[in-house]
Amino acid sequence: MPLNSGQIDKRIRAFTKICRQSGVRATHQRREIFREVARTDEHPDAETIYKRVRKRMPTVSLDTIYRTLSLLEEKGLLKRLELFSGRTRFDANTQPHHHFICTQCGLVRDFTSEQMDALARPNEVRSWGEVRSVNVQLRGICSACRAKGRRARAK
Amino acid sequence: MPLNSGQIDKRIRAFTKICRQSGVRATHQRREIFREVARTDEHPDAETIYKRVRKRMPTVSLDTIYRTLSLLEEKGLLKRLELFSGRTRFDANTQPHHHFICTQCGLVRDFTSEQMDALARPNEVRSWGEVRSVNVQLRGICSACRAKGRRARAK
DNA sequence: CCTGAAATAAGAATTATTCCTATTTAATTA
DNA sequence: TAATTAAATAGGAATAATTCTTATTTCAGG
Ligand SMILES: [Mn+2]
Ligand SMILES: [Mn+2]
Ligand SMILES: [Zn+2]
Ligand SMILES: [Zn+2]
Repeated sequence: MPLNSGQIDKRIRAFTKICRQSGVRATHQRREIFREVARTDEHPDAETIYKRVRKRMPTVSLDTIYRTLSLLEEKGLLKRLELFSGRTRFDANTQPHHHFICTQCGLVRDFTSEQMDALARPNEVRSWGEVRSVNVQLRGICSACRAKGRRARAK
Repeated sequence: MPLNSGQIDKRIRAFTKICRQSGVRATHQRREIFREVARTDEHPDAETIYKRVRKRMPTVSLDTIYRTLSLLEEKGLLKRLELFSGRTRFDANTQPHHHFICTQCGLVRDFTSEQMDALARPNEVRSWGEVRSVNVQLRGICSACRAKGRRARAK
């Protein structure tokens, strides 16, 4: 499910614009880190981004990865997902959307649903506070993992 | 929103039964740790449970807390929630339900919704794998935090 | 080309969680 | 009840993800 390059370009332009507007420097490191998240829909974690960016910038530090990801989140250019214990994952899709999550291999896929976006929130919820976002997580087992499981059992 | 003691008792009975059935020892530690999660709906983290259990069992170790929580999860007596980075939280409500989450203070509240449980999953999702659970997260700001924010701004 | 503020690299520190192992405990049996 | 023994625990060490500290580098403006 590769992103089309139009979408990637759009994200990169948003990055450039936001940097200029908010007066933060669009450094080489920041550009490469953002590009690496923006070019994929696989919701990578910090370590994965680090490894990929290092291919083209061998001296980049892991700390810069984390600092930059936090900055980008703060500027609204990406979202942080806490789906599993241990590793935070990052999402350059800032449109409201939902996730299918494979609990076996960690696959995360985006989908949208008007029905889910339009969910009526129960009255009790209204009394607890103000809802800012609705996120639906469908957890299960992806096709690849299911096939792998079948093969293992067949032995 | 305190739990009624009937519900707590029901959970404790489930614990006792599961331990006997699956041949794990119902130790003093396990009973106290489970009771501490079962008696509240605030979705505590391991550290919080540790502090509370220690009041009555001062020698309990943090490792036992973690080991026991994992065991209880494995036996289906509680669920693990990864809502924020850093700390895992635990939920003795094993019925399907959804959550309102305050992103400021970490408040988590349960609610149920037939509409949400009945959500149709898009076709594309069906092709990705098999969905085992549906979880809706409503993120926002709770009333207490909003009031606190207003007071701070008023100064 | 300077200058100063912002950003980075590298490694230390912190935090949550898991691992190791000597000791204790609970269930079973005599 | 006492002895047996596998399971469980306590306490401290280890690990993994993330954040902090600080000396050095970079970049924008003058
Ligand atoms: Mn996404
Ligand atoms: Mn819950
Ligand atoms: Zn999978
Ligand atoms: Zn709050």
